[in-house]
Amino acid sequence: MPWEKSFDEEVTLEKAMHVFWEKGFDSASIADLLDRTGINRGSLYNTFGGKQALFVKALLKYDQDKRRTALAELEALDDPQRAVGEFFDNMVAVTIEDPERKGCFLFNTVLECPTHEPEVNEIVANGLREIEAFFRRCIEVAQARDDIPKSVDPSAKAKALLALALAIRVLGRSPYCDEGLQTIANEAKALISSS
Amino acid sequence: MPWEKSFDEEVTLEKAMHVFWEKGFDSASIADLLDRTGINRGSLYNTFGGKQALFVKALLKYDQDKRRTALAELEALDDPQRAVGEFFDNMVAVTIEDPERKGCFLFNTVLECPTHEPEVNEIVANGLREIEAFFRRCIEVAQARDDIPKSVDPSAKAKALLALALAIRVLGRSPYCDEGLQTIANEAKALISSS
DNA sequence: ACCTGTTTATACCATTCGGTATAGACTACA
DNA sequence: TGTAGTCTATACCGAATGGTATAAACAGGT
Repeated sequence: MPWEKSFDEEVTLEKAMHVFWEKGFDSASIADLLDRTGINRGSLYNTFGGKQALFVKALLKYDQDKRRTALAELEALDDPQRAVGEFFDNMVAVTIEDPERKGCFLFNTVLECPTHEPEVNEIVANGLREIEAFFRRCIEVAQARDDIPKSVDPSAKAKALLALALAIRVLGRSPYCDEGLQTIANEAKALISSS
Repeated sequence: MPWEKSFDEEVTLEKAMHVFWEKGFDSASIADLLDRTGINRGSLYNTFGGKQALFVKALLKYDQDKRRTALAELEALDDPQRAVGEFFDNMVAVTIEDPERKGCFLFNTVLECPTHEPEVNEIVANGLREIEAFFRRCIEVAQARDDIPKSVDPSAKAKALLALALAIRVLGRSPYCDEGLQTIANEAKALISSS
């Protein structure tokens, strides 16, 4: 190795991730990516391959660093009701606190699916599947502990929770009132407590 | 008037609407709009002003022709429970039947809000507000008729229904299974029937 | 000191972007 | 039959698009 890279690939990828996260694939230009990462044009193509490849890497990083990590932490609580509650409260807090109102990179990409490569669609589909599975497991465990009535359909309720989570993140990007987001989150929590 | 327009402005606007609906503002190019409307470059700028102005007109047309019309029809049923039920069933049907998977133009634009002019944000905010108000009125009327328990908070449940509706339309653009959409719709209906 | 291999910086590429200007085609009215 | 007024077609604009090529700067191995 005659020479070392002057930038950290992981740090750079994270910066690129934020660009795609904010703007989406089409609206993020190479110039944007170069500006925000600070790296050189050649370096970008050498290291990451190109815009499309960089997007995939960025989305995978988000999926790994944010979604997987967050779900794993909640699951480690070993308290399903609290896990779901914290999931939604955290989500609302993160949404409101972000001055850039980026929303969730994964959910944002859901809307772009029709124009994306199958590879991207696969990452999105897998992410949605795992979030839903997380909710389903929460419900099933709570049922086994008699915290939730057996009459509740875990699969159906899990889908509803996924839907509400997505909506909170999407509405968070728009001029929808912030208290409304918390109200929706509370409805989500109520979904698996009383009924 | 020395000469008549060779195209119907309303029909052309509808075609343009479909382009923005499919692709969103940024990804829809002037070339796309010219191709799909069939009109001339000059005609587009003369008649509609430009890309931005055309987008606003298209979104307003959608809001008028689709959202307002649909809500008015449902409200005319004078049967809140059925109105909400049909709202969600129709929504799932329309989503699944559309081969282009465009979703809902208004909901799609929610995600683009951060990059849009205040004028567009205002249209979006108003649309969301009115959909939520529709749900709220449905609940309140049903409560007045003792079809829904008074313990239900109309405002909160209306927000949850709005969220579920949005999620169905957004998920409909992705490789999320179609049966799942109907499941979410059923959960929405259940929200205001039992509890 | 001289290669070797990698990273830089920069110039360059064709294409497309949104938007404008101009010239010609056309109909209605005088 | 002008002629006025509005349409269409097309050429054109500078800027930005994603992507490539080239050449200099650099550190390690021998």
